[in-house]
Amino acid sequence: MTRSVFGDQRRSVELLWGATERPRRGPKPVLSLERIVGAAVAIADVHGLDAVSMERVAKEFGFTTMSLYRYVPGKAELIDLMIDLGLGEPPALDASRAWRSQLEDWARRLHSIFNEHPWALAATGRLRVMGPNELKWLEVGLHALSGTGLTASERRAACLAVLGQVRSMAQFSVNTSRLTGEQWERATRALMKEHGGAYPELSRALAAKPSSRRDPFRFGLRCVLDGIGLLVARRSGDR
Amino acid sequence: MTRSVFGDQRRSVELLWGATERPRRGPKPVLSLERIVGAAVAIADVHGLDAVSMERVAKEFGFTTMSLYRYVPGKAELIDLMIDLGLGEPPALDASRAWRSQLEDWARRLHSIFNEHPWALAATGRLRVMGPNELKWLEVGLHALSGTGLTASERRAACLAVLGQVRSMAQFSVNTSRLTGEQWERATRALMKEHGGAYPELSRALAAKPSSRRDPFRFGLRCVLDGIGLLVARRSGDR
DNA sequence: CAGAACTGTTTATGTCGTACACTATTCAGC
DNA sequence: GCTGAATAGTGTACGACATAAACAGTTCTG
Repeated sequence: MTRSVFGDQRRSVELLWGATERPRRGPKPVLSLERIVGAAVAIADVHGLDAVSMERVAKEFGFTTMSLYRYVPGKAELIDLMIDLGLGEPPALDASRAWRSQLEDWARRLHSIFNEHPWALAATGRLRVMGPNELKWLEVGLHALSGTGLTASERRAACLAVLGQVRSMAQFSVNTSRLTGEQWERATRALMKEHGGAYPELSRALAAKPSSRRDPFRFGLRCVLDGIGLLVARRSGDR
Repeated sequence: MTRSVFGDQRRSVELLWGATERPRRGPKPVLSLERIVGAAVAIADVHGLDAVSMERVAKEFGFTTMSLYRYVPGKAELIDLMIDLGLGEPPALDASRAWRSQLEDWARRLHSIFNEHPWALAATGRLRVMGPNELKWLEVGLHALSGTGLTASERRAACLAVLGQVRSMAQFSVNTSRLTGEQWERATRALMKEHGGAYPELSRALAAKPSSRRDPFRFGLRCVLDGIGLLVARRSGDR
């Protein structure tokens, strides 16, 4: 029976957060959790998340499929670990700068991580146990807002809003940058040519090329930051 | 061999956009594309996208798995159709109101659709052929911005920014509202209790309950709209 | 040194998507 | 009406995949 996509929460917590003490008896393990997760990430980076099968990862080491189950309880947990490894340790933001440039920096870096690991977007779309790196990213983002007069609840919402924008724009950028993006664009253009009459606004919007591919990202991010800025300004005016 | 997750683009286009002329010979089909897609949507709504297997959908009608392949070329195309059916026809926005309340309305309705069909978030995360309804949603959203002085390119970026925020907040709201959300919260709280010291900002943010579950949505949306508002104001000042 | 604990392998099971061949049905054209 | 082509639904088969269970070889503890 295939286990739930959510995996076993406890196992994930143990693997992500627990101290994995080495057993004393038995043969020394040849593989390691780190190597396995690393190989899985490498496969996903190049061939997509669907290409990550237990068999494929195991073969990367010349091992059998089942050998992986000595290190990982199941595939769901492997993916949880991939996410945390893929995110990596967040950078320390320059605390001397204003909250806005800090958050901009944070967003930009996160955006490029989602571009390096396109599978991470889909993988993080589930409810799951978050790992140390993932939480550290949130911590750093929240910290950038600590100087503002926003309440803790507002800071959280603001951080989530920025994160959402980053995710959404990364999705867009991943889709359009992939090889398949060309075919897609061709198909969409053909569609517009045939049915464009019913979608006048959309036709105009698609016809207008953005000045650069990064434009939608900058635009969306700027909107969110502007919006947060308004609230910050109001809060400091309140005093 | 399993076909690519992207499916056959041409077939999707045909099914979503083409005129499906009835063949003249052969037995009359008992099922129909609409009934099949409808059943698939119903299953996904209740049991999630993973529960939608060809077998399960077919059994809904007491038919065999393979019978579906007389109507749909494959599962990927079925999901493309599910998306367009799930989205449904977009509402006409009240053109007498300002762009902002129109977009707010648009976002709210889209948000509730993603809540009714939680699977749609994951399903729309791929590059795919968009259907008539999906394009109509974009058309309506863009139309709300047509009165502003924004360029076509800006309107597109603005619409995408709002859409991104809606998707992101829907993801959040779907995750926290599901039954599993409780377990998750418990696990996260336990995690914070143990490792919270390393995440001071995060601890504060999680401790602060938002006044309502809808708050993060309203907040993020307001930020984006405020940001767009600034640009709109600047554009009208330019004249 | 005996056996407990552990690693990696072998084998097997169930689910899933879908290719292919077969049967039964319906209509177009003679 | 009769015949054959086009079509709907079925039965069977295959390969990919996750994973359970039993097994064999290895290493350390008592």
